[in-house]
This record gives sequence, C-alpha cells and structure tokens, in this order.
Amino acid sequence: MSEKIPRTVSKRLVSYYMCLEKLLDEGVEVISSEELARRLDLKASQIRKDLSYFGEFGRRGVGYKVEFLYNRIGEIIGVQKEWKIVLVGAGNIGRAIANYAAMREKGFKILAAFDNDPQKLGTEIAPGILVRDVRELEDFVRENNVEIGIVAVPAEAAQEVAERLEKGGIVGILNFAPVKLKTTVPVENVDITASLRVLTFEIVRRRG
Amino acid sequence: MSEKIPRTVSKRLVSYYMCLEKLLDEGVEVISSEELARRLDLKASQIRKDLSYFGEFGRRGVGYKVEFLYNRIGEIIGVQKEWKIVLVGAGNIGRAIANYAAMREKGFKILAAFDNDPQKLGTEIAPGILVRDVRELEDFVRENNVEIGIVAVPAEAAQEVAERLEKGGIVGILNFAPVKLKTTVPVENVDITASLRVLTFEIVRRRG
DNA sequence: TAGATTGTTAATCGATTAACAATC
DNA sequence: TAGATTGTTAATCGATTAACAATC
Repeated sequence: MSEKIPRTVSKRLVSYYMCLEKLLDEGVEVISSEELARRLDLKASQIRKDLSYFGEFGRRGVGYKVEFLYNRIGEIIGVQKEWKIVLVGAGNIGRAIANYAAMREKGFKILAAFDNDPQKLGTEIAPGILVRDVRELEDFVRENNVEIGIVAVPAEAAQEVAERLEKGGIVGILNFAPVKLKTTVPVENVDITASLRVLTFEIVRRRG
Repeated sequence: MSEKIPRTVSKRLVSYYMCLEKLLDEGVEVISSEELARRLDLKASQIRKDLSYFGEFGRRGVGYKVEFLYNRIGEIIGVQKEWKIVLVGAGNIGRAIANYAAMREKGFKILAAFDNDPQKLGTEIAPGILVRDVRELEDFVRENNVEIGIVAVPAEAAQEVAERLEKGGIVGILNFAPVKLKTTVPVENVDITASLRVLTFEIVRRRG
C-alpha cells in the first residue's frame, strides 16, 4: 500500500463503492474479488491490486465483508459527510439536476441555484431550492462554506462563473458546459454532446 | 497509419473535432500541433501520433489547415450524417435532453420520447417531440430506422429498455441510468452521481 | 536557402494481468 | 488439515513522449 496511486483507480474505486452499495441492498454479506470482478466486468487481480494501494481489507480464503469494505472505501473516497453545493444556471439542465432526488439521498445538498434571468429570480427551481441573482454567487459561497459548484450555464459564460466560484472559495467543480475550464481546483466534466460523438464514433468503427 | 487504434484516442479525436470547430468559428485558418496541444492541454507529439493512425493531414513546416482537418476528423468519427434518436424516459433528465438545442444543431435528431406514465402520453416533452407509450418502442425503432437510444429511466427499468431497443435494431445507446447495461451494441454512460463521487474523491485526495 | 513543423520511430512510462506464496 | 482466496511481485501489455529525419 501507499505507493503513488494510478489516476485510473479513482473511477474504479467509485464503481466498487456503488456496486457494494447494491450488494448491501441485496443482503450479500461476503464477496470475493472474483465475484466482484464478474459483476463489474473487470479482472479480479485488478480489484485486489487497486485495494492494496489503500490497505488490506479482505481475509484470505474467505473474501471481503461487504459492509466493512463499503465503509472503508466510503472513507477513502470521502463519502461520510454532506457536501454543500450551489448550482449555477437555472435552465433545462439546471432544473433536471436540482430535481434529481438521488443526489440528495447520497449526501449532495444543493443549497441554492443562481441565474441572471430576472424572470427566474425568487422562483423555486426545485422544492426548497431558490433561484438567486448570480451577482450574489461569490458572497453566498463564502458565507455558507459551499464546497462544490455545478456549472450548468452556456459555454460562453462558464469560465467567468468558474472564476467567481473559485474566488468564493469553492474546492471542486462539476461542469456541464462544453468548454475546458481553467481553474486551480479539480473539475469533472459531463458533456452530453461529446459522449454522443464518442458513441457514434464507436458505431461507425464497428461497422468497419 | 492503419495499425490498431488505442481505445484512448476516441475521446481525444472528439476533443480535437470540437476544438477545431471553435477555431473555425474564430476564423483561424491554419494551426500547428503545438498550438492545438496548448489549447487542449496535451503534448503536440500525442496529437500528431493520434492523427497518424488515420492518415497524413498536415503540411511539414506549415501545420494543419483548420477546415480541412475539421472535415477529415468529422468523416472519421462519423459526423456527416443526421443520427436518428429516441429518448426513453420523460422525467427531468429526459426533458432536459429533449430541450437541449445544441444536440439538434449538431446532427442529433430526437424523433420521439417514450414513457409509461399515462399522464404524459400524447404531451410534448419539447417542441415537436411527442411522448409515446413505451410499449410502442420496439416497433417505432424498427419502422423509423432509429439508430441511437437514450436511456433516461430509473435504474431498475434500464436493462429491460436496453433489451427492447436492441430488439428494435438500435446500434448504440447513451445511458443515464446508474447501471452497467449488458448489450451487444456500444454504450456510453453518463452518471452524474458517479462524476460527483470522482470529484469529491479528488478533493479529499488533494487535501492530503 | 533557412526555419519550421510534420510524420514516425524508438525509448519511456504507466497500467494491467498472471502467478504464487501467504494465510485464513 | 485441505481448499479457497487474499495481497503482492514480476511479467506483460499498451499508451505516451522525445527525438529526429523528411520535407514544405
């Protein structure tokens, strides 16, 4: 354990966590790396290697206790606490995110939404989530110790929004705008059009 | 050119295409691999290597003609035609996708939406996109030669929907449900909760 | 021509996997 | 104990990068 961790393990660790959540739900108490690999379509040795970066969580000859491993991985990836979030952009995507119940259940709490459309200000984009003036963004983030900003504004506005989030003290950004944000904090991108293009490329490739 | 193409180039090729689109918009006519790399935060040699799998598109001592390269990559990744799409699931995410104007502009045409909620049937989820009964899904896909299915239903229903799409003759799936679909056709996944978890993992990692 | 930049090779780097000793 | 499965090493595989000859 405790070498340099490959960048690729982050995504897999998250997928282990989600799979263990499901197993917990199914009432499975112990699982082997082999069986977990089968479910995730990976190699068992890869799972064991990935876990070994962080410690020893299993029992030889037996496997992994689902609940124990779930909790350990949860600690590693930072699941324990509630994350405070602001949503910037109250358009279609913003509304979809705000109404996405699963997020709240999993510890992601959207404190407020922001937009620059006067028509939308003061309305509720989702139950309990008020739309505020984007000019208040920086102050709100600072005053409420918001940790994550979700950027759901048009591409042209995204970089500026990111900068204001950073100035407010945000520590991570989930970006839905199709631009590469220049920031010092980590950014995860969700780009639907790009995903569709990767998909269609794969389709034409298979056609030969 | 024409060796086996690394799986990682797909995503990059798409990002080259999107960047060239922007350059075209800015009126840039010629670009070097060095400058393109700077914009995409990659190494110039990687871009040249990636392109070399598909042919020779540049001019030594000069660079790449933006429009020419844009068109060539467009051909490679399958941009030329209009892709016919159905959307399954008329909830919040479905509605956001249906109303996402950029998709239509980029050649992704949603022919219809499907849901099992009687309340929604016959309504328009977006201008010109009717909500139909999910029981008609397979026939509709077959009759209209639909190529891509977007799955925006709850996790429990996703696998069944995927199977019906496949039976109808779909050739690719964009999946928003947090499950690993078992299919024979290519699938691209968009999982917002998973993206948030990868982001928060990165945040706690940087905190040390 | 001289300077610039490609296309491609070969070296490096990093990630995956097989194999197996340790051990429950 | 015998059988099973982990944790870890070492081998393999694949992807990135530096370097440079080709050439515009």
